[in-house]
Amino acid sequence: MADQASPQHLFADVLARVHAVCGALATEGRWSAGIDLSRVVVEPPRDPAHGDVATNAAMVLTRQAKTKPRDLAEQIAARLRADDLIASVDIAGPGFINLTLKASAWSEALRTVLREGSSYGRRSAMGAGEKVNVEYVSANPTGPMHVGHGRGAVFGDALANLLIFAGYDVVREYYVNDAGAQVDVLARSAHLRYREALGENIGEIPEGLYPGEYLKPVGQALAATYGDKLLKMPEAEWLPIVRAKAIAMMMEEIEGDLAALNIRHDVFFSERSLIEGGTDQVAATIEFLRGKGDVYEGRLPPPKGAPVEDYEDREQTLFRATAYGDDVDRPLKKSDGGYTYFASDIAYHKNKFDRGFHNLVDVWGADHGGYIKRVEAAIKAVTSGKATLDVKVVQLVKLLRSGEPVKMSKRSGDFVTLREVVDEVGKDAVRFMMLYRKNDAVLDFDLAKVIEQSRENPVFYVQYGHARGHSVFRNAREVVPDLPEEAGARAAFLAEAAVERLTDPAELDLLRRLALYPRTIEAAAAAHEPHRIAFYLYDLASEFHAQWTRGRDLPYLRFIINNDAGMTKARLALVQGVVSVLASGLAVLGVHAPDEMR
RNA sequence: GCGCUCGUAGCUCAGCUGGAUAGAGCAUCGGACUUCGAAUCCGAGGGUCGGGAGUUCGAAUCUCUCCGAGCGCGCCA
Repeated sequence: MADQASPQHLFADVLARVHAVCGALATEGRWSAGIDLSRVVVEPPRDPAHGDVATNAAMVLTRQAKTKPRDLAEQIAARLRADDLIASVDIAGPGFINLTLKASAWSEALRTVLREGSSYGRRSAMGAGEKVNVEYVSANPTGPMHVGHGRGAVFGDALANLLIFAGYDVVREYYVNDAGAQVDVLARSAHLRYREALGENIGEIPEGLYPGEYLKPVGQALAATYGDKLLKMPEAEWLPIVRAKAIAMMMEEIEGDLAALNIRHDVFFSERSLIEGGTDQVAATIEFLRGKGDVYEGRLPPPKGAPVEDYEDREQTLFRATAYGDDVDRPLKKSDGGYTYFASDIAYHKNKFDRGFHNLVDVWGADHGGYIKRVEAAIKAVTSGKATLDVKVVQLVKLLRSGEPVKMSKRSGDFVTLREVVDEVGKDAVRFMMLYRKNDAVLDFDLAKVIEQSRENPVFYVQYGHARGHSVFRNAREVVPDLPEEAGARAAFLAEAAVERLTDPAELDLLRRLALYPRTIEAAAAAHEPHRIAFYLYDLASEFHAQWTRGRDLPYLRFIINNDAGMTKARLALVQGVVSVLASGLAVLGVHAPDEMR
């Protein structure tokens, strides 16, 4: 246990020590057999007066120990007092055990930050190399991406980064919906643009086809490749050709939009590939489920709520979703004999499982929320409960400009695209803002505010913190001339500083905040919530800015002390810790950490 | 009608999977620039955590029930 309690994670270290004490108490025979420590946690108390670390051990173990919380706390405290990391222990309230750590613990924590650099906070043991499939974006290849897609894209990408940092083996995946009726509509729309490119006057785009101008290049490309050959073919012949070309060009555009946000997927999985190329995986999956008794022919009651126009009561092929927690059984085949989207989706998720992924994360738009239960049901059925699926629903984005809604008319096909927004405000602003909100909360995205350089704009505020740290380094060379330029060398140099001299309460707060980073990574990764990193970085930057300004009124608190190179180096070590963690967290979010803001 | 998500300061939102006196920004009011970057900081006021009940040492957090908002509800994806 003591070996695993590496100092790279101070809170994990303390927790291990608390666990050890509780375990020892238990095995000394006073408790009934078996001890469950899973609910014992350590955390920083809200009120600093309560010490550095608090644990609820006595309270959550009171039943197992058959001892009153305060009495149990006394027993645990007595042993913790002997710990060489702990300066003092006291018991408060209903049985909290408050620990004050020795000052050396914080000095050591800072040295750890400096020593590990960009690896600090990495939680390799958490994921332990386990495979995770994160599927995100998966926008239909029928047009350019809008801002809502962008949010899912950024969220999925940051989550993938986060899980990698937490030690998982992550594959970033995009499900290309290239098989349904929508891509046929796309093909017909593109065919129209093709005729237009050949000089025909096509007039108004008919109802039901995609009117957007973005299909014009597809028409031109087809004209350039095929001349008028496609005109002479019947639709059944030209449609697959036009469809393939249109999808390819749309995907190229989408990948370009994603690249502008530094998003790159490892796998683009084609829905069509499930049914083409030899084996029909959808049919195979349906038969697999039929063999388990989870597929049958039957009738469904008519849908409630909004009446369905052309409702027709008929027998159909159904998946027994109700056996796995869904509300109704779900159809797998359409009346025209084709598979439903759901049927393909089951096969797709089974395919992921068969590729060795037992941890699945899907990132969906809010309008797909009603779809979650049936997919969860399907995954249970198809993997016999051996896979976990976490569906992250990303809420919609309200685009504003200085508080006023930006008009979007979808009907004309003329809407604000993701690319336009990225071009206007930059990828860093888009990425950070989309992560500076919980995924299931509606996001107001104000185009004017995100390029503002003020505290109101968290992107700027955090980046400025990083730049400001570098500004200190630049100025510090007058006192510490041999301060290295390169980050790794600088960190190594500063790790030798007398960091014990950092004793100001606000400095210790900063050290505590830095020590919290690995814990924040772990919690955010476990919850699949990258926004926690964004908020952590904001808090860290805030404390750093505050300490900077404090030096204005109280010169002895400045980072650079002209006649004391030793103290300056200690303070620079603190600044380096802050800069390093800001850079690390920003990297997880995929946001650039600039050395200066000018 | 059913399901999912949400409801926290005037506004926009956090709240570390059940912890101690519920936090931040904006807005309001009052302060700090012969400066390591004032692009920043400090302080003040502001709350029945939508209402009610339950679970337990302890609830904004878990359960139930109302109220309100958004999304969805065979053969679209």
